[in-house]
Amino acid sequence: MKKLSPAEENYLKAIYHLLEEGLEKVSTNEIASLIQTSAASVSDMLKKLAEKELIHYKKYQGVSLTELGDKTALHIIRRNRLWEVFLVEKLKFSWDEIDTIAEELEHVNAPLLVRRLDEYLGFPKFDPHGDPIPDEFGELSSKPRIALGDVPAGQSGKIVAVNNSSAAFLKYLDKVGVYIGAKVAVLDRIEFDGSLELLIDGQKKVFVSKEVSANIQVMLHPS
Amino acid sequence: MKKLSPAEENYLKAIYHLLEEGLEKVSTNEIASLIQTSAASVSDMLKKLAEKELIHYKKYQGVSLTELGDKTALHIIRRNRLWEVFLVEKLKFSWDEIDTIAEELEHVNAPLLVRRLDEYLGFPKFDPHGDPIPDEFGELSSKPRIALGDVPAGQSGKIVAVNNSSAAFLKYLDKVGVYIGAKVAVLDRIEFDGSLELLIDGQKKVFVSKEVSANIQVMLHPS
DNA sequence: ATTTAATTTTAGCCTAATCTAAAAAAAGTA
DNA sequence: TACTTTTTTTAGATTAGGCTAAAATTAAAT
Repeated sequence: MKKLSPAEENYLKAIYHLLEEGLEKVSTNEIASLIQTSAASVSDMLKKLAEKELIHYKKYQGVSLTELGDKTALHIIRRNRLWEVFLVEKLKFSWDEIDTIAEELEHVNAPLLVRRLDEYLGFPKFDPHGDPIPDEFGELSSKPRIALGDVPAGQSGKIVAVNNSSAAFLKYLDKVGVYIGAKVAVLDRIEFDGSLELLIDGQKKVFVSKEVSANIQVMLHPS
Repeated sequence: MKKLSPAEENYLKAIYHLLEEGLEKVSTNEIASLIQTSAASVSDMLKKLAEKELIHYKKYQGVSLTELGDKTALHIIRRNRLWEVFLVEKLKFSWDEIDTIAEELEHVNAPLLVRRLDEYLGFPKFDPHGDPIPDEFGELSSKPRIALGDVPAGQSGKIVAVNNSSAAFLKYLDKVGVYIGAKVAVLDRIEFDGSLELLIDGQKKVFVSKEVSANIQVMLHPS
């Protein structure tokens, strides 16, 4: 398999992330809006990716990843997340500064580099956002998770990931004291607007909107 | 100043390295042969670099770097050499494996990343080949050096750099026991072919050809 | 000083990745 | 069902970087 261009890698990654949302197929427009480009450009690229057998593609019918495409996307994501760990653990970046840098580093495709980096970081299983890091073979160590918005009042858990990693969202979380690894208890659910009253680390009480709570992933504590 | 493409950065770096050899101006063909491309491509690119005021260029007259071009080249070289230090010091690569990887990493242009990396590595002044690392402002801490081939018999010094970093050359040096930092004494110069008899670290005697000795830089010990 | 050789530039073409505008297909609606 | 709207694809350009072949310029050598 010939080495992919950064552009091709970005498309694959985008398709992978959209498929993660649960759907069977991804549309041209969804991809275009995720990577901020025109639908025409996406159409062109889909033809090339299909040519290389990275995606299943029939005109007008949306796309999904082939085995090869899936494996390839996971390798790209692996590189991205390992660099994110490096940036936070070693270079002391905060988790709202790393995304754009990691997006550049992820395209440096040198298998030995990735293996050595993984080893140097102590084979981390999750990145600073709490997302799992695929191993060399593209395997994810998945643990049961639930959106904070779906946690019943009275339950508590640990924050393990955020779905939305826009700088604005991450800054907001930082402000209200929510971070990966924090213990969180759902004190109350406000029926009126679906917002939640939370207790962070057993100390700080905050309110978060329904929208925010839907974008935070937790592992429930055995209750 | 708009961000440069990897291709533009490679041209600048090539021009910088060729100018290092002492000449006033660099020719199109020299650049073409260094970066393994056609003279026509070089001509095209020179026009673009001149447009951006990175080089002084008059048709058929060769090129040199402007102030801006020089500063820019030094930033690229800084990134390259910092990553080389990272690869050797932290990821335990050997110095004959790092060139191609560092050439990819050097194009990731994020000023904060470079500063943090520099700090993390302890503000190294030389890379694993012994070449100096420019600081944030493009300043080189230069020390007096001399080619091993120009060291008189009887003198000794420390190996601080190699000019030629082809894998073959580096492998050869490894084999004969020559490495950056090694103490080297010139025992004898063979008039017949200009080869040298060396004593490495006061223990190992080896012969090296004139060609090899011309490509090894040493700092003389005060004699 | 001319002619020959080497170097450098231009001209014209190619591929990758993007765009806008227009055409084609699918989906939604009266 | 037929019409309208949305989505997707195609057509035709553009830009960056590269190529080969031919023309222009400089350098070398009778």
